[in-house]
Amino acid sequence: MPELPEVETIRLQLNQALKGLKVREVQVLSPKNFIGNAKDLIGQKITGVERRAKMIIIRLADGNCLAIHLKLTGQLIYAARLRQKLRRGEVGQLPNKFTRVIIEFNDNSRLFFNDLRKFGWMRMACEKELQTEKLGPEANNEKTFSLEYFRRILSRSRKPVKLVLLDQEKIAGIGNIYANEALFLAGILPSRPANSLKLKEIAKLREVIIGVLNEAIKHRGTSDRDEAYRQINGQKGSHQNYLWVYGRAGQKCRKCQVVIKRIKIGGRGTFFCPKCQP
DNA sequence: AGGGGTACCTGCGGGC
DNA sequence: TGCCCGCAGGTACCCC
Repeated sequence: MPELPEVETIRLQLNQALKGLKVREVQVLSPKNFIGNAKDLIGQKITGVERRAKMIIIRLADGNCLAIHLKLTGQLIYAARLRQKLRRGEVGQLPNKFTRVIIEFNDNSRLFFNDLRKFGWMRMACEKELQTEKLGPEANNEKTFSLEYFRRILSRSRKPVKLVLLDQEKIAGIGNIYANEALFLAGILPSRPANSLKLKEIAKLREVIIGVLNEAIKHRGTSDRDEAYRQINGQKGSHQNYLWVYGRAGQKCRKCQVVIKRIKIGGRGTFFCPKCQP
């Protein structure tokens, strides 16, 4: 699922839901998806929920944190009054066969970490460990993701521009959906060598990256496939209704009616309009 | 250093 | 129906 807009949506909602709660119990159903000692969570108070790149950071009162990466198919579903919700059909069955960790709070509410493919993880971490992550500026931050910075990193690479957008050490938060969408909105072919972009194209690309990420946050993320991203109440986001090219191979371009093509770049599905992205 | 390929997992849909 | 293949929103690791 989750790229910056999806993770940010989850962060906002978790921050609202969890702040001030105390952890009463933790059930680790799949040990490979929990790194560190889950018992260290018990009794801890949640002071806030932050995000760094595609990671969610749950801050704890003792100064440590629970870091979470959802990778491709991770979900965080939060439920208070679970029995009522199940009876009314407001949420799907919980826990389900993909539930890997359950965190119970002092008010009887629960956080379910579901992950079909088991790539995601929860990890006990301290501040020092978080700072060692090699991550570029946040892709939606107009100040730190500056035009000057963007121009510099693009000029230093001959790789396809799409691969630079996906490189978290250079820019943090963009994934396959929004890399494809931003390149369409900027009218740039994904395979263009990064250092071949003109200053005007670089400025446009930066603008549409920030724009599309903010739009997707407003739409509470993209929920294209069944087993992937959900908001913390289990509902889908709606940005899948606004996609221009991602997942639309063989369909007509919404701007010019030419058929959207799919190729592979860096082993990943890459979608573009041959006419709008010459 | 940089680029390509593979691995981690599970499920689904399409073609034969 | 069954089997095999390719595909999936991410990243780490290996090798040249």
